[in-house]
Amino acid sequence: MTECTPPECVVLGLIARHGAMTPYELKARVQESVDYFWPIPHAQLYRIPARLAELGLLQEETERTGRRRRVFHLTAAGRTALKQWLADPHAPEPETRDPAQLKLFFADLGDAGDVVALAREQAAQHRYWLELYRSRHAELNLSDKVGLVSRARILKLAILHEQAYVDFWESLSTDPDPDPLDPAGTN
Amino acid sequence: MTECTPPECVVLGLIARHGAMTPYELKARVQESVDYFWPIPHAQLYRIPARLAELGLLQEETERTGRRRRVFHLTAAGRTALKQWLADPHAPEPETRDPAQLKLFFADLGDAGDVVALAREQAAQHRYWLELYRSRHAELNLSDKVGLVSRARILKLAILHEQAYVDFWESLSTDPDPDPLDPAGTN
DNA sequence: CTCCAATAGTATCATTGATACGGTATCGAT
DNA sequence: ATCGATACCGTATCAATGATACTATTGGAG
Repeated sequence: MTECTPPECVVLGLIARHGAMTPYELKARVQESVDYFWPIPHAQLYRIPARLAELGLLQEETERTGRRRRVFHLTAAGRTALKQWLADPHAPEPETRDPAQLKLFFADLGDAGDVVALAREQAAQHRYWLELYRSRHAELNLSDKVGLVSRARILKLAILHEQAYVDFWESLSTDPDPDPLDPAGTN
Repeated sequence: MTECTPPECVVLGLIARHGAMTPYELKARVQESVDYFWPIPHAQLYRIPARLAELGLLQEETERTGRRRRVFHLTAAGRTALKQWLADPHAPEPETRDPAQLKLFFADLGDAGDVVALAREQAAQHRYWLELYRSRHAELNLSDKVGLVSRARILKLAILHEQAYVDFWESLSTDPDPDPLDPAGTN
């Protein structure tokens, strides 16, 4: 039995945490939780549960009332698959894809002012996200018992990351040409 | 004329920087440069230049000697497309996909020791990458004139990021249960 | 001259991402 | 009661992608 892919685990995990759900509800749960560090397009949230049901990790049941939506339950096999995934401390490396970094990397092929404009824009963007994550963190409170600790931890990392971005782009926008070999700020 | 996608721009950019290339050479260039912040599977490096040639941004020429490989040249249109991309300070937001963060997020559904094991493993991994990027930065020297500054800048950001990861996972592995609402380290 | 490793490229196929489209419930206003 | 607006809910489609397996060429080493 081959391991689940990350998005599959998201589905399993959310259903394990919040109980049986329709794909539509999944969509909402994803948006309010993992979306910003693991986006999943909504069409996938219909395909993935179907596949997991084939594998016996979820069980599909059709509502009898009104709209007859498809509700997916976690099975015993699903729970053990999830636990197994969680118990394995190994994880593939993170992949970051940042178009701005690409532009920076090729900046020498463009015009002189491009870097500063890019840096300013990026600094502003990342300041915005930094504030967003900070305020989300501040809004956490003990009443959302489910996943409070998880949320807090993940936000902390997001904040550290955004801080790094802000530092980087701000310093680039104020001083675009330091000695490239100077290791300042790299230790 | 619709804008190029990021991987297309990578191809344009590398050819602009290093001159005409075969897909195979592209593969090597990608590996030594953008690979760690914008991986491109090698099969793509055969498909993308072909598409760019259709669009008139590259021009294909077949070697006359030996293996008759397909060499791709930058056209004038290609250069302006590249410049145009670089001149636009706007860039889509970065996407980070980190399976370890996912495991952390769902950690409450697993066993108690899982988090620490995960954190230790991740801390080790990221310490490794941090050192890798630091040493690559240290190895930069003025003789590789092409793209020196770009390389240095990108490495600086990578180092900041890895530093953030290391801080995060190390603190989690030594103190897995701080007050989740305590904003320490988040300002 | 032949065999190996490195080089170079192609083929295949399920999975994605993006987006457009099609139905259904709900509720207030007429 | 019914009309229409608005949210709710799901499917369909299609090209692009990722992963991997496979084929072919070449240049030495022995």
